[in-house]
Amino acid sequence: MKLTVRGEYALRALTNLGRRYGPHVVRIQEIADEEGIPKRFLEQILNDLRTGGFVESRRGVAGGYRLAKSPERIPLAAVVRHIEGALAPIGCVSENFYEKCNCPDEARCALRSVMKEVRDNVANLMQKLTVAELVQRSHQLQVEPTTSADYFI
Amino acid sequence: MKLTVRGEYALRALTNLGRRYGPHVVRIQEIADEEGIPKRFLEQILNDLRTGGFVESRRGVAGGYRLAKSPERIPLAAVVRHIEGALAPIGCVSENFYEKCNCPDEARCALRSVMKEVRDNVANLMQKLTVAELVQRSHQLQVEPTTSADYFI
DNA sequence: TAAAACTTGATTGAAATGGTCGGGTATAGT
DNA sequence: ACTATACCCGACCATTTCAATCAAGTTTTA
Repeated sequence: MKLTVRGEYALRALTNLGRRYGPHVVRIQEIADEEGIPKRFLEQILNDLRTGGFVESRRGVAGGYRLAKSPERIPLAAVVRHIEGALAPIGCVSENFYEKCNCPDEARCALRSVMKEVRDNVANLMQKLTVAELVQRSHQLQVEPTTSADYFI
Repeated sequence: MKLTVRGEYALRALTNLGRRYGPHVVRIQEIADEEGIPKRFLEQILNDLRTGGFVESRRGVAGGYRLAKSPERIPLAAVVRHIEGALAPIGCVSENFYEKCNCPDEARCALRSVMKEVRDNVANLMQKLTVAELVQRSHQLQVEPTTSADYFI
């Protein structure tokens, strides 16, 4: 049920770009330094995010990356799907990456039925959560790093 | 975000044993045949489920496996945790398999904050879903294999 | 035209995944 | 007691995935 490091880096990079959202462009090296991501690896990931339409790039000496859309129009579900593949816990309940499973009859597979519920839950939540939300929390946490649970008088 | 085949097999095997829940014991071979799981592999998995306290075994010529608890006392969350590890999408938000993540300051990590929400969501849902639910749906689907969405007059 | 920065594809080492194999141990039935 | 059956245990293996690096482009600005 885990995200790969690749997916994590992708989300961190998007958050970084989201915080600086605007017409200008940010160098890979800069993002890599700030987020502690190996530059060569991040290069790969940002390129992948570009083919996915999440970011756009500018080449050459003043080049770099920026978000291709406004942060609130980038749901985490879409990003994870593009970088990692299915959100669904098993292939046979995936909407976007369906693959046949081992059971003899899918329509009567109890596991499928239950896992579909898990999938829908995760997909709905991650569809609502956007890069904008990441940016907002990032700003919020900078001033107020305590969690509500730790917060009392 | 995917379950491994191992985890899927574990849940299928538990469903099978759940359907036959009782004092008697079921042979590995029988489960393997019914669920289409390689016997040697299933052997390994059931053994693992045993050390996790989900099933118990009887050795010898009349040996086999049965559930160690009643189906409604086996939440899928516990099974997946034992077989696969963390439910959390990233290690730093896992309650049971915590591991430090790459960000400089966890308390101010926006990704962590968001992923905790995803984790809690999945964990809560899979805690409520039990083997009993799998068994019930399994019976239900045997008579009525259409989904509610396909069902109309 | 040189330097900076993205682009593309290949490569690599380590770990995880999905099994398999061989022999061990317990137990029911004869 | 013996034997067949079925679980127990640990090692092994082939393939794929992961995380990361490298080399050699191409584009653009100064």
